[in-house]
This record gives sequence, C-alpha cells and structure tokens, in this order.
Amino acid sequence: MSLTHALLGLLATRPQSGYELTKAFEGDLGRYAWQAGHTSIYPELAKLAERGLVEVTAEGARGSKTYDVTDAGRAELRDWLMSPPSRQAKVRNEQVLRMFLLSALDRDDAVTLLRRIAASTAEQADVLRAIREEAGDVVPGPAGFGQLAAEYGLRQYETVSSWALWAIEQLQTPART
Amino acid sequence: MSLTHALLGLLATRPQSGYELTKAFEGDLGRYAWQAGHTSIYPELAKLAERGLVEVTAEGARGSKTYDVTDAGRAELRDWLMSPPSRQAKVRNEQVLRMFLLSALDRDDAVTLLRRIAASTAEQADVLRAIREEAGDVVPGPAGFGQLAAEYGLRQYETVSSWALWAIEQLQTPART
DNA sequence: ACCATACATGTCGACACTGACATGTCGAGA
DNA sequence: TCTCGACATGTCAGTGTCGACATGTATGGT
Repeated sequence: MSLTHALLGLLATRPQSGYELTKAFEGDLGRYAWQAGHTSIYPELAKLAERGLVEVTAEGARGSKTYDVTDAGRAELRDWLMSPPSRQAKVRNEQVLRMFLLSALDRDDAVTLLRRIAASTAEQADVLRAIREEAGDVVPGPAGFGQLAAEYGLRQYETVSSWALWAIEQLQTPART
Repeated sequence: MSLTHALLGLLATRPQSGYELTKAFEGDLGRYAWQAGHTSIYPELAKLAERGLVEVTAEGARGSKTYDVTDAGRAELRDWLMSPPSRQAKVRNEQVLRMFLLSALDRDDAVTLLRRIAASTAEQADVLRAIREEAGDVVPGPAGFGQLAAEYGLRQYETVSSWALWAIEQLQTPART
C-alpha cells in the first residue's frame, strides 16, 4: 500500500502527529499524488508502529501523539523509493479519465468541456506561479526540496491547459484528408 | 464510482464484450487514467445491465456477450462528463507520490532517482512520438478523437522528463543565499 | 491427435478506503 | 463564564478493488 510509504516519507521529513499528517494530505500532496483521510491515517499509523517502522516519540496536549520514523522505517522507505523505477505504478485520475472518454461526446460538448478545463488549469497555474514569486523571496529555505513538487504541479497545469487548447483546435479544424 | 462511467464511455464508442473492455484497460487508459481488471469489469457490467444503462445486444463464440450502452446510459455518461468540472477529483498516482517524497532521500539518491525518471519518461515519449508519426499516415481516421488521448500522454511524458532534468539541476546547484 | 495459447466469463475471500458517527480538549473572544 | 471553533483521535459499516481460483472454447502449430 502506498499510504504506508506516504506516511513514512512525511515522517522522515519531520516527526509529526496524525492530525498534522492529515492536513498534509489536504494540500498539494492530496491534490496531485495521493489522498487519504484521517480515518485511514490513524489506523495505518498504529499498524506501522506495530511493525516497528515508526514510533511515538512524544505525547502532547489534547491526546496528540507525535510519531517519528525508525531506522527500519527509513530503510523500508528508501527501498520503496529507489526500487524498480516503474513496473506498473498504480494510477487513478478521474480528470484524465474524462479526457479519455471525450470521444463519447459530440463535438460541441467536447469543446465546451475542453474550454472549461483549459480555463481552470490555466487559473491553477497562475495561482501556483503567484505563490512561487512570493515564496521565492520570503523563504530562502533550508533546501530547494519541496519547491520541486510545487514546480511539478505548475508544469502539469500548464501542460494540461495547453493540451486542451490544442485539442479544441483539432476538433474545430476537421482537416480530413 | 468512476469505473461505471469508464465502461459507459468505452461502450459508447463501440459496443464490445467484457473481454475487449478488459484489454482496453491494459492500454493507455489503464496507464494514465484508470485501471481495472476483469474481476471488477464483469460484475460491474452485470450491475449496469441491471440498472438498464447497458444491454447485451449479441452473444458470440465462446460465450462472449457484446454489450451496448442504452439511451439511459448515454444520458448518465453525458451528465457525468459535463457535470461540475472538478470539485475534488479523485487522484492517485504512485509515481507522483515518489516525487513528493523525494525530500526523504539524501541528495545523491534523489538525483539517481530523478535521472532514472527523466530517462524512462523521455523514452516513453519517444515511443509515443514514433507511433504518432506512423499512424499519422496510415490511419486518416474517421475522427481526430482518440489521438487526443495519445497526445495527452506524450505531453505528460515530455513534461515530467523536462521537470526531472530541471530538478536535478536544482539539487546540484544549491544556490543558497 | 495433441498441446499450447488466446479467447471469454465468472466467483470469492482478503484487504483498502470512505463517510458517518463518537468523543474529548484547549484557547480565544463575547 | 460560556460558547464556539480548531485541535486531536478513534471506530465501524458499507463499498470498492485485487489476486487466486475455476471453468470452458476455438485456433493454429507440430
């Protein structure tokens, strides 16, 4: 299960509580990579603790427990990250599925849908660009890490947006032989 | 459930059997958009038939059944495709998750991993480009549809590949303030 | 005639995931 | 003081999904 490794990875960055991990999944991580709610996270943390991959290193206010990854957990994570590059990675993307099923619509509907996609992805890209400009100055940051994921998201949006525009053009210019 | 709509969409393109649908999920559809095995597909087709969204229009050799989408099914599909553009679409991508967890690795490991990603995505892009060149002449095709998905895949690979190269550069040029 | 392979459909148990429900704490402001 | 919202953790039932198992047919090669 990928959730296992997502949690190990997040904890490897910084020890944190289940609550904080839940928040992390509500951000970019959940939007582009993998989603999970607290109802999956808490039981999974318990399982990881049982397997010795993480451990509770502190208990704070309101019954919060701070988890940290153990050496075994770090090893497991590295294994997973560095192992067979792709084999067949699990992919599920409802938005992309819509793109694949475009051909089930008539041309006008397809163009309408593509226009909406082009607009919304372009907007998202703008948002990310704005964040990048702002953050660029404010946070010199301990490492360039983390920015990488943001840049990834930005480029994704730009790509989808320009593809949608291209697709609209294709549909409107039959260009049959 | 998205599988429902994936099946409706595929059948809307062309009536086909569960077996053929299974094959469709093994191609680009499963690679970029949504995966499903025959063990999910057959029961789902039965459910769809029960709900009157699809129907068996022919039975062929080896007990094969050809399904076709009904008017109700077509309506349901259009509804889904054209409805609220994004709300929060379900996304799961193991590969992207790895990118997000890159920061859990030390710099050398991260660069190694990124190099592998850059290489394999560039290679995949080449494959798709080659297919496009070939098919471009051979199949003028009844519609430009379907090519759209292929182009989408191509652009995705190109984007990821160039992002990976950019990321490597970022990691190797600390450029701290 | 035999065999391997692709075609073709199906069930079932184990596991993953989601949404609804449940419980309780701490801090800030009215 | 009281209340509200954010903090914080958890269970559980229903549903979705996957791998293993099961079964049988048509075809092409040896």
